[in-house]
Amino acid sequence: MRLVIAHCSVQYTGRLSAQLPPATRLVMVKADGCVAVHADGGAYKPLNWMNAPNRLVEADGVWIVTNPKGEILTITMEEVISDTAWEMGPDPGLQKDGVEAHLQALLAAHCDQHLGLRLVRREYPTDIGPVDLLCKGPDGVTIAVEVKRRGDIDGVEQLGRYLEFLNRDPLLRPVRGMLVAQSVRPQARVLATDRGIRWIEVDYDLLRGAESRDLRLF
Amino acid sequence: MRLVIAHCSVQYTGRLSAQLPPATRLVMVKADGCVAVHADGGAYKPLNWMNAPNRLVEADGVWIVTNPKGEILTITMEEVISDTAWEMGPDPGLQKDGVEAHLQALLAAHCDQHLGLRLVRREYPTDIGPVDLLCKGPDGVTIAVEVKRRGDIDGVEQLGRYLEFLNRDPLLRPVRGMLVAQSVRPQARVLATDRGIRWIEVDYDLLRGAESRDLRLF
DNA sequence: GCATCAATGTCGCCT
DNA sequence: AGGCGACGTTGATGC
Repeated sequence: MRLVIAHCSVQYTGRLSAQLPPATRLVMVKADGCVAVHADGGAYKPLNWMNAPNRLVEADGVWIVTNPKGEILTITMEEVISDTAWEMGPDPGLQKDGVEAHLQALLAAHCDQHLGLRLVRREYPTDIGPVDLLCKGPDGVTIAVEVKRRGDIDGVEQLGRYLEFLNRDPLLRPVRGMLVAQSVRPQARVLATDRGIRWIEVDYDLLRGAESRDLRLF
Repeated sequence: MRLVIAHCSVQYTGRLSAQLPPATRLVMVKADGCVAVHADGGAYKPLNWMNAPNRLVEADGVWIVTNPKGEILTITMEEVISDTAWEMGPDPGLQKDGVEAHLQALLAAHCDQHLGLRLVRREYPTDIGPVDLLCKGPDGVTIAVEVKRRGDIDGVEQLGRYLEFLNRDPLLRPVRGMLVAQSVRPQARVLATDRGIRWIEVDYDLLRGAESRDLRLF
């Protein structure tokens, strides 16, 4: 990884045009060739960047980075304050825990408890993709459950499409929908209600709590 | 801006849990206090981070970064290879040109010229969000225009939802749809046509050209 | 401060 | 390689 501290100006032309007036910044070049220009503030997003794969040409204090898509990043180095490079080797990578898949797993395991439903199948396949949970309600009616961390309009549409296909199956019909999320946005509530889809908010920590309590019983 | 090259391991607990095994990485601390841990590859996104506002406590080779939301980032420094700091001052910031807002503004200003429509209102509100442009066609029919940089299936769906709601208003009905974008993807074309939604591609440079020509007249 | 929406989104999975 | 969906999305804007 190469780190350059420099007074520089930057120009990007590609999917849009953007430019940076001269100022002191950090230019980071990673081993895969990607280039990022960071200011001394503003979260982790760089001001300008060019991802790999690309080609960096350096001449007369001007860096020109181009990629196969025809995007161009030009960095004009007015004064280089520091220029260092470090060998890091490959990174073992990030381990994550607590994403949507976990939410779905917890809900599947405690469907009756949290949703008042009986689980028929997880990832029930349809022609346009798998439904997160297929359940039966107390009245025996089939219910397709879509699990999201955040319930958004997209999720309602997605569930709507599943329902459309599921309801073509005479063995399942009628199928109703339920959107389950840690929070359901107001607009998604409106659309869901409009489409006859129920929505519920669940608390991930509560689910996890219930899970560990259950585990302790064994 | 402080740059630390170190062999370190990282743990994050907050909206999810994530951990990084020991390896050599860059730890970046910006003037606003935000912390980012970068590997030597993988675009511009850091492996782990903690945005401002936060509090960084450094003791015995362990950095503990906490924020008001209760998230915790722990960096265990096994070996510090380099630790430097640079004064950069404030950044003048990025100037962008060619984002959706510009496109919408240009189209709104020259609706008749580029779309053959008369503008009724920008950002016309519905229960599920605002329509970019509400216009009237030469025949007096109301037309909802959705503006995108790229016309994708999502945009067609979005416009479809607006139309569904707009067409419930007896004062507006019938409302037709038009998708305007710099480029409309093949799948979006098919879906739009299927839904009776017109689509048009516009050239941003041409729009801007027309704009500056108009300006020169005054 | 919350809700909403765009983004040079990025990233990972799957076909 | 392209489509699709999640993301600790981030960032900006309007209310």
